Amino acid sequence: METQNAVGALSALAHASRLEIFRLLVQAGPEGMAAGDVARATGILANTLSTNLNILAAAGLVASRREGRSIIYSAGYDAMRDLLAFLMEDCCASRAEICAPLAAIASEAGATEG
Amino acid sequence: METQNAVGALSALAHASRLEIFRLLVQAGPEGMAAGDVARATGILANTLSTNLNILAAAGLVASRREGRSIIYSAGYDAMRDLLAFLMEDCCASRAEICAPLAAIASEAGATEG
DNA sequence: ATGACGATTCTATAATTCTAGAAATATAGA
DNA sequence: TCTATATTTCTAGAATTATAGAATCGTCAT
Repeated sequence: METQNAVGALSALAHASRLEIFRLLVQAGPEGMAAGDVARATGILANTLSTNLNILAAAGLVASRREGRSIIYSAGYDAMRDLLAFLMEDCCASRAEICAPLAAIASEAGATEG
Repeated sequence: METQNAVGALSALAHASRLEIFRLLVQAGPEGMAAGDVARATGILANTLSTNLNILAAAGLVASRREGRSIIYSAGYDAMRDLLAFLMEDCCASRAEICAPLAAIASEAGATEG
């Protein structure tokens, strides 16, 4: 991942509403969630939500598909994994002080299957 | 880590110069680097650099100490580890699709000792 | 076609962030 | 004390981002 992409992804997540949206979509899983449901779950106005979903989409952090009148958003796992890998490897130089304690979370995830 | 702190840390890193500064300080290790050396290494103006170092410091991502005329900055490992842990556990709900592939980086870091 | 619904785009205003010049502060040495 | 060096703080203008009202677009059912 290039620095520019990393900055884009970090900027997209550096916003309370957008972080909340992303977290909600991760919890919703690969099937995702309609924009309206996200709006109801978070209390964000429809137009503001749309703007923020677009910002997340531009960073690859969410994907969308239309289903009838609804537009379904889902979390972009690849982009998030790439961002985390960039932060750990490129940015933190895989320093043990930072990265070693994360092994527990990562391996538990593999074992528990999310 | 609370959401507000995470947003603060993400905002601090969501800037090309600040990301570069942080990376440089990680590479410099716990002993850190004088502000002037960071300025020379990056080509950032002294006053702009000072502003950005303050922003990183407010997020806990760098620490500083005075040594004579110089002020030495070093990377805040704890804050970065907390941010990464927050992103993996709270934000990504430890989903295997995202977190499992990171185990390699994390465990390699532990073995290689940075 | 018409109306309802879900969502986006347009638009304008408010607020924040970025940048850099100028001035100020802190330390060290002559 | 005077000067040079290292860094920060003050300040203001430029640029970007955030928010929300209004209008628009796409889909579905009648």
